[in-house]
Amino acid sequence: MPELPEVETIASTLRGERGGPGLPGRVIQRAHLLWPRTLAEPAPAEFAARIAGQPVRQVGRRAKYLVFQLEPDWLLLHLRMSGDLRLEPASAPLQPHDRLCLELDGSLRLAFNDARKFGRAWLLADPQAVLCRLGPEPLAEDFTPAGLHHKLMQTRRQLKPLLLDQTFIAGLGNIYTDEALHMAGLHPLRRADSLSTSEAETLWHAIRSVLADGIRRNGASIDWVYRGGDFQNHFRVYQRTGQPCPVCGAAVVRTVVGQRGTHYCPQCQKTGS
DNA sequence: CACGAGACCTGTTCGC
DNA sequence: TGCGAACAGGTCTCGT
Repeated sequence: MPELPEVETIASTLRGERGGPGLPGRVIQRAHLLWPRTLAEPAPAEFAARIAGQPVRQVGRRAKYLVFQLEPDWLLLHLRMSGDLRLEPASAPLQPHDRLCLELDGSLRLAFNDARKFGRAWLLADPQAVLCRLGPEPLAEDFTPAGLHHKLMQTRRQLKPLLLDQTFIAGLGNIYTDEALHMAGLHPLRRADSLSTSEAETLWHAIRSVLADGIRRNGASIDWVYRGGDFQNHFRVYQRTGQPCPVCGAAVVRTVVGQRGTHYCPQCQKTGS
């Protein structure tokens, strides 16, 4: 579910920057693993023994991963399609799809809820063991128009699947990819190596703009998954099949590209050239 | 290398 | 009303 802006929103909430209590400085007392497969690494017994007593030093984000710097280990969480986190009083009732709970001092609980069970947790001495495969962070300074253009020139792949590939660029998901391509006026099936320098720069700008907008609106809330965001009310094309394109008024089209629903404006996003 | 299909999962919505 | 199909924010693996 969450893409970069939703994960960023959750990370800042857990840092205590949005009103509630924060995690940094608290000590993990105990772990409850309710669905074993949620834990990618290490084995459940070692996880429980190792994480108990470790303090949370900082909460960050890399692409769609939540990164918890403990002492001495690191905890990584990936929410995948339906994951969500709650920081709540330890006395609050557990919810139907809670998969992993961490009890913290101050009578708090961090609950990892995940209806579809795709989410994963890792406890690692070195987070790079998992994060090292990720491509550039799109909002970081080292992600540049020239760098993007250079990478685009090295592949003949279609833009939509390419932007979803986390080794090419890390953090975009189905929503923000469709939104960025629409803002850039690029067709989802355009070949990467066919973009001009200025088209690559336009795409670079669209990616950053759409992600920054998502963060500014606290992410997107759709259906029963994830709450609190407002960005779903500002979609240009995503889940707006048949509705007018905000730029030209043509009806938004939905197709399937790489087995993912794909929304675009047939007028603003032409295949050719 | 690039692509498609299938797997992993449950819940909601849509069409008949 | 009921029931099956389609669909959902992600990623991995396998076969071609």
